[in-house]
Amino acid sequence: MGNRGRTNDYDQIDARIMELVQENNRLTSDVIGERVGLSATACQRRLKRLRSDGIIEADVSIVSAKAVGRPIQMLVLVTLERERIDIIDKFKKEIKSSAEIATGFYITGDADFLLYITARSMEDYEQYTRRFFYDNPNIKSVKTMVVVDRVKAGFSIPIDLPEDD
Amino acid sequence: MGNRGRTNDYDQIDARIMELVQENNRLTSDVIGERVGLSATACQRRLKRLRSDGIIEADVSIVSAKAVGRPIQMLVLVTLERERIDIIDKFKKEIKSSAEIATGFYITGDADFLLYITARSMEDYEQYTRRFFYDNPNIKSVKTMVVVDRVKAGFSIPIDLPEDD
DNA sequence: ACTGAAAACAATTGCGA
DNA sequence: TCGCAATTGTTTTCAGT
Repeated sequence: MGNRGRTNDYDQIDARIMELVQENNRLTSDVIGERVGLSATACQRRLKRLRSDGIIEADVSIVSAKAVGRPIQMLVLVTLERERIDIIDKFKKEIKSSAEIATGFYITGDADFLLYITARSMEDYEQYTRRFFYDNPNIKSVKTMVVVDRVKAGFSIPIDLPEDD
Repeated sequence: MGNRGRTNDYDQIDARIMELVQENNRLTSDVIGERVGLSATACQRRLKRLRSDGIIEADVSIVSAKAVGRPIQMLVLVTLERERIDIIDKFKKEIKSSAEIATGFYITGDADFLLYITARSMEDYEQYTRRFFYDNPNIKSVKTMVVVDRVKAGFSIPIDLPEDD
């Protein structure tokens, strides 16, 4: 009763497991099981479910931008000329197909998009922005912030007790 | 000659492997080997080296913020009162120890830091900002941008031919 | 530095509770 | 949903090229 068709739910043990694999997803289920007080099998079943339910969205390796010759990292606030759905959607597609953009956010507030861009050098970056931003008539303004330092390693979010939401 | 003691280098096959595991690090070495034209064993040795050399920094699961009850995501530009090393370092530590902050960047430009914050609700977020920002005398200004949409899934960076850098 | 086979290890599946 | 045991699959090691 009261179930609204939602199957993707998780309990406190799942939460603990996610905290672990958010830091390191190469931990063996044995180790995970040890830490959460469950058998390896149970942990694996839980992980499998979390993945197929989309609670765990992806499993990825993080590559060091510096180590692969991209020491320049920029955060770029982009404002479009007009906030029209079709223009926004077009810009989203352009973001997706641009390798230089590691990630992008569609936002509300001072700007419309925030982009995280890596480049091999300042010249590269400038050349890229000319191509990508300047030649784009839908873009009103661009504000670049140079990343000096990434303060937190990963991208972990806190996972607290699930609620019936 | 000209070698400054750097051993961490990678070749084009490594680059191809990294492209793959940046998307999905649970691919078996067998599959990776197939795609790059190498035996599974060779791929695994390469991955091991890439990891121990720090070219691959980490291997993590990406958890859906929405699915774990944190539908509110914010990007926050923070400007400190004064750009003094000790104040900056102190703020970095505060970022590190705050679970709500998924990641943070120390930047130059319009602000000093950009933070990515998740929250269970708007009230939660407001309460958090009061505690974290308002009560902090070193903070001059805070500008919040609401994340409507994340445009790109992961955090992949392009990996092109390595150079002697 | 690669391949391929064997050994070691981890994940998955089936079953009884 | 769990744990255990058996199976399947993956990674690691080792010898050979």
